[in-house]
Amino acid sequence: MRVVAVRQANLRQSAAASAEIRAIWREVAALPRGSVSTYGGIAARAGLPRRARLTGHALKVAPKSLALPWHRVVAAGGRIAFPRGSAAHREQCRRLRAEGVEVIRGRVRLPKAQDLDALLWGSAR
DNA sequence: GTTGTGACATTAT
DNA sequence: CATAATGCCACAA
Repeated sequence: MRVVAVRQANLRQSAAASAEIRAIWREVAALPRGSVSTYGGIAARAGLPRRARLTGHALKVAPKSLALPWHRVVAAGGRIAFPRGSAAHREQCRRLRAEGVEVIRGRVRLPKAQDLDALLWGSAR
């Protein structure tokens, strides 16, 4: 029985896991230009509630060839997930601003209406 | 198989 | 604003 459990875990690691990862990639790729969403929000929309961390992981392992708009994904409250001053942090700010998103002290303005709307209903206005 | 870490979130101090 | 406690879970050591 332990053996079975372990085997299941191993299986999940290789094949199945990427299905969830792919679901997340899909959601991220669907983010409209100039909008932002959160890790938890993306996970939820991908059908993976409470798996914000997985979103982070998915982005980390995402192949560059996908050219995902990772910069449109921020932490809860609009915070940039990277430490202030880090290269990644600056890069994300830069990209966001280039899309017209206001970034203030490592925090993006999540227009309330748009915020909750986007999180609960997707960007579909 | 256990442990520590992490592009997280939420709630409570 | 900062910390801590929980929850969640993939991954590497």
